[in-house]
Amino acid sequence: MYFCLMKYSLSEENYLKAIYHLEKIAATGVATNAIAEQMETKPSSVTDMIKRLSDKELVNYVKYQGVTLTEKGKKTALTIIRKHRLWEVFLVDKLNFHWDEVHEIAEQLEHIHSEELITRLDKFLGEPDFDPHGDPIPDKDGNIKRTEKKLLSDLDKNQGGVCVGVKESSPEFLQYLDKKKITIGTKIKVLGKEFFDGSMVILVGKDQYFISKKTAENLYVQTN
Amino acid sequence: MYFCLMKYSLSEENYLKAIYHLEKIAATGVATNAIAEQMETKPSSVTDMIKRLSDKELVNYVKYQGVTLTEKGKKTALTIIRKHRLWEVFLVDKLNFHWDEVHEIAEQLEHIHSEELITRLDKFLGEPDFDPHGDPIPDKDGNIKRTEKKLLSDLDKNQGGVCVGVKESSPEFLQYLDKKKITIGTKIKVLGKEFFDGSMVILVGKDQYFISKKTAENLYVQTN
DNA sequence: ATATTTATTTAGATAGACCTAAAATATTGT
DNA sequence: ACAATATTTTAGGTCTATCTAAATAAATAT
Repeated sequence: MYFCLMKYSLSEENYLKAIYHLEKIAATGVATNAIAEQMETKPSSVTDMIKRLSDKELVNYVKYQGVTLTEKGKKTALTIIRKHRLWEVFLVDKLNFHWDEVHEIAEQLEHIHSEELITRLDKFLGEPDFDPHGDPIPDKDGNIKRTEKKLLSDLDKNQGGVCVGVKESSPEFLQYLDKKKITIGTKIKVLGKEFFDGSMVILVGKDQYFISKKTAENLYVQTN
Repeated sequence: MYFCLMKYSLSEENYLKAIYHLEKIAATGVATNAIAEQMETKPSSVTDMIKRLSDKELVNYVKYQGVTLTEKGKKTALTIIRKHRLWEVFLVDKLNFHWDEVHEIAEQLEHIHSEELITRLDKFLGEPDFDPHGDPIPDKDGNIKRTEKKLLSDLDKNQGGVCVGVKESSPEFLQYLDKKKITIGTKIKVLGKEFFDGSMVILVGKDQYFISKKTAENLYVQTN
């Protein structure tokens, strides 16, 4: 398949992105309802759009059986994700935005159509492999660099690692991490782990913190 | 009037921009047909949109009498123009685009909604006063720094000046200027001027060029 | 001054992207 | 197995932003 430089609408691009993300966690085809929830629309609107995406061969669709992205759809989704993450790097590295402020703006910037722009932006930023939340940036062909990482919640007592990403990247969670001086690159050691509720006591620098299971399940660490 | 952070649609913003530019050269209200031509749409579509803009108090509209921007409309147009020109500076200064390549991309980037983004971008770029074509960048309140500049065609024989802008900025014209090594900041001296057709012989560096009236009428120079 | 031309507006359609309400299909619980 | 529940789709409507064709108003030319 050669590169397709067709442009899609803002809405179509957002659906492709949503389906891409949902497909990663759904074993079977992505459910209409799931897309509706993610997109904050009604299931009937989703059905409408899915038909249009199916006509454009971006998704495989069989009534009542959910959707999956075609190769073309996946590639398109990945270029949008690439753009989103590169712009996030720009916003943080160059404009000094904080990591909890960039999502919304990148959400708009990701829809700017210009391959040359992204090529140059990528170079300008030093061809980064990860965005400010530790998420991998697909290359121009949609390849993602896979890394060994696990959830902090999977570490045992006395194990340590380096924070390499966050699973959830809501401003609230990111600001919570800031208060604990945790960011990408921060060394974390598990001092204690409670089996009852999954909570932990961790060491960050010289400080000890109590964190909930939920927090531990949203922090990616790399153990060496 | 306090700052209005209402967001307008892409289409609305483009109409405002078009009307702003047309208003500068039209003595009376801007004609429906003129807008239609500028926007590459049909006059009936323009009438439709004008009504919507009028409802939102962005333009003054009286049937059959053309439109003018209200203060609110002018302010909105100026923030879009500000964004456009700042992004052009970014594309040229930071991403090394050439001045004839940036218009289309800036045309998209100008619609990104985030005041903070523009504030930071402005700072990042060193708070420039002019875009890569020499057009002034309005400040955040819409004030434009007026400069003394005249058309090259208004200079007389033996007068000289510094190129400070282009009136037309089509890729074709810009590329033509490149071939003559003329860009913003280039010193130009009029060696000869033909009254018959307005053509000129000019000195650029050590080279002499013959240029047409049309070219001379699209180059702004500052004489000191 | 009036007929012709040009500009502008209205009326009625269409397409995209959404909605609500109702119908059809799947899933589930007993 | 089948009734109850949940999911998905269809049908029909709205709003924005366009269009074409027809009607109306303004400008112009003789």
